[in-house]
Amino acid sequence: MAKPTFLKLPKERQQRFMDRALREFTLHSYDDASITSILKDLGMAKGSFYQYFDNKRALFDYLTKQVFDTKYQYVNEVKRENYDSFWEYSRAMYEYGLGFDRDHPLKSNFAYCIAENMDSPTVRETYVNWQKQGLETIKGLVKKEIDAGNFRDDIPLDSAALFFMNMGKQILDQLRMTNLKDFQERIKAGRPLLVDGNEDLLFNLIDQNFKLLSAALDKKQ
Amino acid sequence: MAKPTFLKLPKERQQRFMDRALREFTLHSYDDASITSILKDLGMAKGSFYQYFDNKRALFDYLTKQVFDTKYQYVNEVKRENYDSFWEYSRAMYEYGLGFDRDHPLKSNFAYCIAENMDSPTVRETYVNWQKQGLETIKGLVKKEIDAGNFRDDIPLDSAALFFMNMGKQILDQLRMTNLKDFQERIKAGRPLLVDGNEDLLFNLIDQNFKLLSAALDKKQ
DNA sequence: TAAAACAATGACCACCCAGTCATAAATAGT
DNA sequence: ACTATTTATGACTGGGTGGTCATTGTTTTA
Repeated sequence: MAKPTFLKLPKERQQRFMDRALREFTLHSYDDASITSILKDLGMAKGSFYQYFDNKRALFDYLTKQVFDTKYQYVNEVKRENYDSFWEYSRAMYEYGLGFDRDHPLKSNFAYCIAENMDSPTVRETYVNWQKQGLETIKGLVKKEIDAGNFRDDIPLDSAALFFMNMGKQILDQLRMTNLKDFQERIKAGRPLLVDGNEDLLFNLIDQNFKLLSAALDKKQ
Repeated sequence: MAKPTFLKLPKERQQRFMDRALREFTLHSYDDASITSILKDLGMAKGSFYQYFDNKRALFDYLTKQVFDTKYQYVNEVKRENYDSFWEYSRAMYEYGLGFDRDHPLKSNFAYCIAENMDSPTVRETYVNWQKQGLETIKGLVKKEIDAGNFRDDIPLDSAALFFMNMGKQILDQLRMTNLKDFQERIKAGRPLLVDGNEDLLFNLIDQNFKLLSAALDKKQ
């Protein structure tokens, strides 16, 4: 999706461009994001961009892939076998997600914005595909719990997986609704959304949500 | 939000404009929606629009309010006291929601699109406010069930209400993922999203989701 | 029928955009 | 040192945008 010219660039120049581009698509919808504005800010020529990417869409897709790949690296470090219950395992995944947010705030903000209402019909399909892929992964996890006898075996798998997946968004919603302004300021400033020394609040919410979902999914003793 | 000039217009002319405008904001993000394009299609002069509305944003806000008000009328017909359980009551609300979709497909599509990822940061706050209002309503409903002894009294109210509210979106997700193309075509054609003679599938999904949520919320006997 | 109120018009402004391309600069290869 | 390849440039195209305003048509009122 990125042309070789871009990939051969000095890492620092790549990074500089990526960071600014991530911010553009974080602060604006796809349609309203402006290549011109990115280039103006960086003092780059219009032509340079089109040596790096075929077009606006190629850039967006490249950014999206980079972001999800990076996030995946974090979450993928968490192994089910190291945890007694599904819920402890999930909690650990959230902790690692926090690590992603801490280490890559720009990517984290980007992911949040395209996941949470901010993308446009033009790129909708791209996001839906990432979502589908994520859902399949989660369905696999839930299925394993059922097979292991930890979850009820009469739950509708799709619905259960979706409830779990959406819980992530939902927790962000809850944080946002209690503290909207702060949230938007963080995005504007390019600071981590979640890591701010008050992670207790977040994990309280996580536990509350887990409590509900585990009541729905766990096999009764 | 609409100027008197617009409100005094013959109903038919109003309707014609509203319909085309709804479609514009349904098919494009706020930023990419084009007033010019609406006017060109309707053969209206640029100046006329600005006799009707102060600006683009005023139009969007007016449309949004019209849509939610209309939907509210439908859902509001359903009274809790006419149903034995919360879940039967909720099911009826979905049925009336279907009526809204049938009678006002353009408004229904608009509501779907701004609720489901399609709006832009520019109008984010508007939508968040509608969401907040909806959540408060649902919190009230859940609270009543707790007080009446139908729901567990140890559930986290906010999380429970959000799970319930998001379930609506989630069901649409499930329909979309199983049948993406069809869904988009319906929006393009301005046809109802849900009412198509196959409502069985929808109500199966509703029941599946209810099954999970009721396991989480209902007081154990 | 004359006047006053209201409604419709479209040329025009200033601005922004994605994308092109011929040229110039820089680097690598010999 | 000279060439060949790669990278950077920015004026330019063709198109779009939201919004303005002086003017013309059309109703209502008296």
